[in-house]
Amino acid sequence: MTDPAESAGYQPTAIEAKWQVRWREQRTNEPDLDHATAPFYNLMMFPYPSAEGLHVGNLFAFTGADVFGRFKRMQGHQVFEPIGFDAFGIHSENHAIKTGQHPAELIPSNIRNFTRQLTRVGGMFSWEHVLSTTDPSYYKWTQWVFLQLFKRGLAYKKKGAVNWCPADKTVLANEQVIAGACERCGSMVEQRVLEQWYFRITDYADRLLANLDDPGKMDWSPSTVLAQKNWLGRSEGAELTFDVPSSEASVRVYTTRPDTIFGATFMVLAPEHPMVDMLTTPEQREAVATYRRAAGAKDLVARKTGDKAKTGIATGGTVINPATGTEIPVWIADYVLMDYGTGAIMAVPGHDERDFAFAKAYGLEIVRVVAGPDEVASTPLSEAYVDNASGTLVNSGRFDGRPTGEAAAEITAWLAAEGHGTTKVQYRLYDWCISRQRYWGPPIPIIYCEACGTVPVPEDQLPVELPLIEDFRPDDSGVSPLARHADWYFVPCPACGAKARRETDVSDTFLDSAWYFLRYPSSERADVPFDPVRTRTWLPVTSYIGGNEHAVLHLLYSRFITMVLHDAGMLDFEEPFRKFRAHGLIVKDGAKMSKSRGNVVVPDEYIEKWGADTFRIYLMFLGPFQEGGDFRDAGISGPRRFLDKIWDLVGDACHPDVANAEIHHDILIKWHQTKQRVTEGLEELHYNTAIAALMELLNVLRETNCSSREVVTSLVQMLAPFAPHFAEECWERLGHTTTIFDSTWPVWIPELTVDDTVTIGVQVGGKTRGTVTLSVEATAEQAEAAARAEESVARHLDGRTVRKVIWVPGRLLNFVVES
RNA sequence: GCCCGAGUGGCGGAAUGGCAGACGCAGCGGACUCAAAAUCCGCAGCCGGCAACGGCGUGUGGGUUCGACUCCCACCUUGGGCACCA
Repeated sequence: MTDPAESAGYQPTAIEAKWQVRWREQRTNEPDLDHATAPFYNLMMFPYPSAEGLHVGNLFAFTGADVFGRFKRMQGHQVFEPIGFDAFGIHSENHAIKTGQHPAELIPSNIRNFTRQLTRVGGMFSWEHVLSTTDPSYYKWTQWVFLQLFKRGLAYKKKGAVNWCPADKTVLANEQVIAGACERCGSMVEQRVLEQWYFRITDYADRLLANLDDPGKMDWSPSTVLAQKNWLGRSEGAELTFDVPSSEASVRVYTTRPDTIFGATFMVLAPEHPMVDMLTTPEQREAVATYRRAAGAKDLVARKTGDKAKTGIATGGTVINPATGTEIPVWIADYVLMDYGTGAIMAVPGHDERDFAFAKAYGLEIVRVVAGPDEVASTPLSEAYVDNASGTLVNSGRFDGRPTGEAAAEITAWLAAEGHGTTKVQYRLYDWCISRQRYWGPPIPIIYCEACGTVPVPEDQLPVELPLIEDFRPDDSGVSPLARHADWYFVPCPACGAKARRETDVSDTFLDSAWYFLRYPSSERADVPFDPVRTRTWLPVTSYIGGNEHAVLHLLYSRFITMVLHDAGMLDFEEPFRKFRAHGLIVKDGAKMSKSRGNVVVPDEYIEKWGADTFRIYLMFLGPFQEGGDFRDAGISGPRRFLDKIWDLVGDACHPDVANAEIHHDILIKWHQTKQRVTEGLEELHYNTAIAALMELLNVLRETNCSSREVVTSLVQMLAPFAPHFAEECWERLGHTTTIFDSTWPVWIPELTVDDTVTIGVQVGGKTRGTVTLSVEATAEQAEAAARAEESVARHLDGRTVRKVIWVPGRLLNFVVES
């Protein structure tokens, strides 16, 4: 160490600042989007720019994705790694209301802070393509997306019961209601009836489901696939028809258990069901009306929460069970939901828990039609027998004795032949309500005209700009604050020119984020939402890494919007994300970080103290990336010591006399093993073990006083994805003048990953009693001889009969002895 | 209630049928130092033993296997998701 600058040791602050400037000046992170031969679109979920700044959880996610992008670049891809800000929505608006600031002022200042932080951690971001969803040049195209759906009949307005948050004073999607409370503020949600815009995502349910199992289109984390499948909620059953006596009318029900129809002893309709009036007898009219009013007042969530006492009332009417031909009473009850199936059920109290509870409460007939393994037709039912896999039918006419599974198909076929039913596939998925009666979002581009009706804003008049108003607070009216601004609200009808009014709802934030990945590569273009050529080059997204909290919202909506644009002929793919990997969650003291818990860790001070590179390694070394971990700052000195030691080693490698010494055979083997382990670990996002492998190599080099320039150079390269500034500096010290990220990823020679001798364990009766070192080519006989010669082994074999010898080459030798 | 995931030293974790505890943190002993920090060398699962060595050991109980952290069954704990979906 003769250079005084080197003897000062590793100085992260200066080095990181130096490289951040150089990357920007030399446009190191800006791939040529028009001339890519091996494009790699490395996407991560863009953040919502909160006032608090990025927390450790964000940084964990971004660093993990960035490591992958840098790795892929060194493997020879042109990597496009864009970043942006998901800045519309209730979150920002509520914060603005609370602090008395206008979101239009708050958001730019938050974005500046986020930009500073994201730069500081050394993300390989293409800042020339940064976007914010609140920018009119972006939401112009969000509105355009709405119009594409509108044109195709996939956007419609419907009056209906919706989730209303009394604190946020807005409608929430079902997905935003968690256990009856508002996802944002925790207030209990109420039911309100409003006109809302919906997207027909249910039309796409079968495709959204089918593609999940198509490996040609999607390679996703299994947990995310499963979450989407559960959310789509496909079930197969039958739609059966029950005639109304002395009438042409009939009621349709959906059931997954047509095999139990002989036990359908009554029917239940949702209180809102359109046939309730027709089936209600005069004597019951008043009681039914009272019940319906009460159900209407109840909030949606209370109605949809299980384990509540069942309430209901008889309509006085009857329908005919098509299997038994008998008249059964019709009830209404709020445990039956209008928006699933047909809004009516055949109640089989013997074999459905809810129907059983209802029948017990109101004294209705319970009939057993399925007998379990040790049961007969007359075995009393103390609770519903719901198992549909191991019973046979009883009290079911000519189907008696049939197993339930087969009977379901047989009965459906029989009823179908009689004109009383069909098989039916049903989804749990709802249409997507995109209306928000709020201010901070893109106005829905629709105009209402007395003469022309609902008129879409012509595309050449987009964007419908969100006016800068001061009184953006929502009120109780259920109408957006925008309606209070006459000069914005009233416009000439685009079709006839008459005085018309604007739609005042803004769209859901999830619409902003459902297409942003299409915008990035063409974000500088004002004339198109996405350039067709660049889209063909860069999309679908090569790798998407993000949190599983978006498994069913953002990721499903993005897939839906992409499919719609594909069907419109604008995209040649229907799945936007070829590969998706869910990362884990960073928790603090065993709990998710949140402001209310007061356990949010702000990364800035750690980066200040230890440097961004040390912090990145620390986060990636914490545990498996896809599982997350508990944030404890106790261990952060380890990664820093690791870098300090490599810094010194690079110094040694710069001296020609030691650097070019021959590489000892053991080190050669370790080196190639490390290259393999690190490469394969990075590919699978096993960052913690990849770092451990680098540490092992470092330890070996230090123990053997080896500072081979070749080995040290590759060590620095393999470290580069984790510690980009540090690696650049070392790369420069090693005499290179271009960025390390344009260097070629080290390769290993498979033959050199195996040593010619190997140490194997020797067991006697399954217990390890010693080890022997052998040639890799040693035969079982040679191994056995060597093992028997080992004193510690011989001692345990003494006086015992060896029944068998298990030989696992390269691993172990086991003497099986008489017990 | 249903569906996923996870339980391994003082701590984070490694090993997915073959020498359990790699790597790191914290700890202990030593060197350097007036001293401390930093750094370097060494020790380190638990129990017994001066030691050689022996026994035990991956949430609990069973099972499969020559061999189980790993596979199977049951249970416990815990994290997450979905929940009157017919």
